Formats: sequence, structure tokens, C-alpha cells
Amino acid sequence: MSITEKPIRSMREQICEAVRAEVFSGEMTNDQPVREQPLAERFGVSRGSVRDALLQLSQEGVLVYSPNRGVRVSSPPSDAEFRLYAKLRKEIEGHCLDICMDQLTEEDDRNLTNLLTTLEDACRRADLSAITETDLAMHRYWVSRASRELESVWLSITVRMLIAYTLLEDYMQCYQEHAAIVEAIGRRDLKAAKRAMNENIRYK
Amino acid sequence: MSITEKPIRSMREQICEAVRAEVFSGEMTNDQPVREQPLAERFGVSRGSVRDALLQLSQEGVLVYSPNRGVRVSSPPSDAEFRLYAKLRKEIEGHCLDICMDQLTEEDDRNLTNLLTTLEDACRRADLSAITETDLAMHRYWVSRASRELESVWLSITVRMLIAYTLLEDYMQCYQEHAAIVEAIGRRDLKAAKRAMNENIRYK
DNA sequence: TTTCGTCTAATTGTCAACAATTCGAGTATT
DNA sequence: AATACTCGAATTGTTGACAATTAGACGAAA
Repeated sequence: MSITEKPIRSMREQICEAVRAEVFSGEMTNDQPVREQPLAERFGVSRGSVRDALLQLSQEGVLVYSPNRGVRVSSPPSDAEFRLYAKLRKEIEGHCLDICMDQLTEEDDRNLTNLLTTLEDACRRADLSAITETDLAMHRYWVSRASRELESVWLSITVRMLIAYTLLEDYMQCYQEHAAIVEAIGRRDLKAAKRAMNENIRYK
Repeated sequence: MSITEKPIRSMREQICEAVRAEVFSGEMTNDQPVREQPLAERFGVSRGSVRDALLQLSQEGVLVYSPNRGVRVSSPPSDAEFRLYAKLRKEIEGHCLDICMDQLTEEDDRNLTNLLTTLEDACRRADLSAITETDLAMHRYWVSRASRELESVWLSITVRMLIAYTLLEDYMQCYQEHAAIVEAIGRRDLKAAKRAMNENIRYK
């Protein structure tokens, strides 16, 4: 089965992921309006499904919605807000590691290692879109393992940080930081895992 | 005009607020499914608008969505998650007080005092629905003053805490705590305001 | 020139009908 | 009696058409 145990994705989820990826990879620039009709034609669906997806992305913070004026790509947060988001993410992911560390299985270790390999490959290729997607998937792994409720809160905070990540200074450092987290989780070393995670979620 | 400078509300927002209020007041019990058609008839609109509202409430955490199975009222968080949410809220609202304290006007003071009066009245009547709504509106006031971006993150955390508030032990204490916050804000005393706010956002 | 209103094209908001899916009652089979 | 199957009602998912709103171009009046 798939890594994320979600073999089927709804139309809305597919559109969300596609638009999210384009925003993170910089294909859609900040403040640019996102129109419903072109997206509907691109995905071969009606505007209604696109509307659902755009509304969800607005709630997540990827897009900003104005009544009767549609949605546009969010602007990056200010430095102060970025720092606040980082602090909140550390609180949440730390809590999630607390909760799920004891109940992780060898299969979880394999899944995380696979994600790490994907991340390494993306970093070597300097594929920003793939890096962001895999980075997100890895952190999401332990969050969703701990609590499905927390996942959407965590996501809405994290995407706001990622909007600021259009340029990344050192790709391989990103890989190494995640390798350290996975290694610590593999040893079931809670303190080390938290330390590595806090190191990765850092200020600008 | 209205206190919250939003004279017109979209249909979706109206439905959201109505359903939110019913969930908080306990009229909709946990795990109870929320059907689209009855709501559409009640508000005299089509299912499409109701769908939009239910999707938004799912993202907020008030409702839980299952594909092809609709939405149901969320269950209260565990004690551990409740404590985490409280901590996150304190971080966010503290940040917002930092940001907005200096730029508050006398009109803001009047608006907050008005909200406080509304809260006092609701507490005297022991009207849980009105108490929750006004409580939410007050905290939302300084959050939205500081950052529109943060508002949706804050809301999704706060509604999850409020789901657990079906019973409130001491109504007048709730009023007095908010009175202390407003009083400190009126004096532009940042430290006192934060202290009062932290006192109000407390564990179970 | 500036300002105000009017018109038009583009876009979002709403609706009702239809398609697809889920769930449970009833029935047949072992 | 227990299990598996079928079918139909209830519900959600999707669509295309139409209404309402917005934004910009154009022109008239001060």
C-alpha cells in the first residue's frame, strides 16, 4: 500500500495538492490571483470542485480569499510572525513525538527511511518542489501518527512558513537535518529526536 | 455600524456562525451527523452554499469530514491536547497583544467595553451560547487587530478548546477574568494584560 | 485636467438537476 | 442461527446554467 495509507484521494484533495505544490515551488507568485475557470479546465472538472479546493486552501493559509473577488496567493509572513509560527510548530511536533514515539513500528521506520531517500534524491537534483513536498510529508508523518485532529492545525501553520521558503540556501543541509531526526527516531531516543527537530525548524 | 467592522456577511459566514453557535451551546451533540439538505431548507438556500460552510467548519475543526459520508460534530480533545491548545493560544494571543497594544485607539476601548457589557449580561442570564460567542469575539478582537493572517490559525485552535466547554462551572468568574483583561488593556499595561489573559486561558 | 457616472467584460455566487456512493433492511443460502 | 447477497432509500459529489458582483474602459460635465 502507499506510504500515507490513503490509496484514493478525492478530487478536491488532488487539486489542493497540485496548487499547493505550485505555490511552494514559486510557479505562482505572491499576490497573483488564482482563477477558477482555468483550473477547472486544466483538471477537466467543473468549477464547483475547484471552488471547494480553493476554499480549503484559503482556510489553510496558502491562499487568501476576498468575497466576490476570488483568491490570490498568500504573501509571506513577517519576520515576527515567522518566528511565532516556528515556535508553535516546535510545540506541536514536540507533543506529537511525545505521543507517538512509543507506538512506532518497524514499518514506520521503513516508511520514514523511504521518505528520507526521496528527500536526498530531491536535494541532489535541487528540485525545490519535490524537496518541499517531501519535507512536508516527513513532518506530517509523526504529526498524523499522533493525532488526526492536530494535523490540520499543524498544516495551516506549516504552510505559512513554507511560503517564505522560495529560496533555500543549502539543500544538502536540509537532507542532513532530516537524516538526524529519522536516525534518532529509529533509536527511539525522544530527547535526541526533539533536539534534531528543533534544529530543523529554525528561524530565517 | 457593527462592532467588528463587517457590516455585510456572506451567506457562508452566516451559516458557519449559526452552526458554530449550535455546536458550542450543545444543541448539536458530539458525533452527531450534520446533514446538508435540512440546513439548506432552514436557511432558505441551496445545498451548495451549505456545503461551502460545512467544508469551512471542517477545516476549522468544529466538524469532522469523511468522504462520501458527510460531516459530524467533532469530539472534545483529550486532556493532553487541550493543554497543548491552551499553550498555543497563550503564545498567539500574547504575540497579538505585543503587536497591537500600542496602536489601539479609544474606539477600540469602547468596543471592548461594549463586548464586556454583553458578556456580563450573558453571564447573568447563564446563556452559554451567548457567553461562548462573546468570549470568542473578545479574544478575536485583539487577534484580528494584530494580524488577519493569524486569525484563522487562532480560530482553529480556539474552537477545539471550546468544544470541551459544554459545561462551565462559574459564569461570573468568566466575566471577571475578561473584565481584568479589558481593564489592563485600557491602561495599556502590556504585562498586566498578558497576565490576565494567561489566567483566563487555563487548563481544565 | 479632473471627477463622476455608465456601460461592458470578466469573474464569482447560487441554484436545481443528475450521477455516484453509502448504509441498512430484507432475503436467500449454508 | 449465522453469513453473504441484493436492492432501494438516503446522502453526498458533480455539473452546467444563470444571477450578482466587481473592475476597468470610455465618455460627459464641471
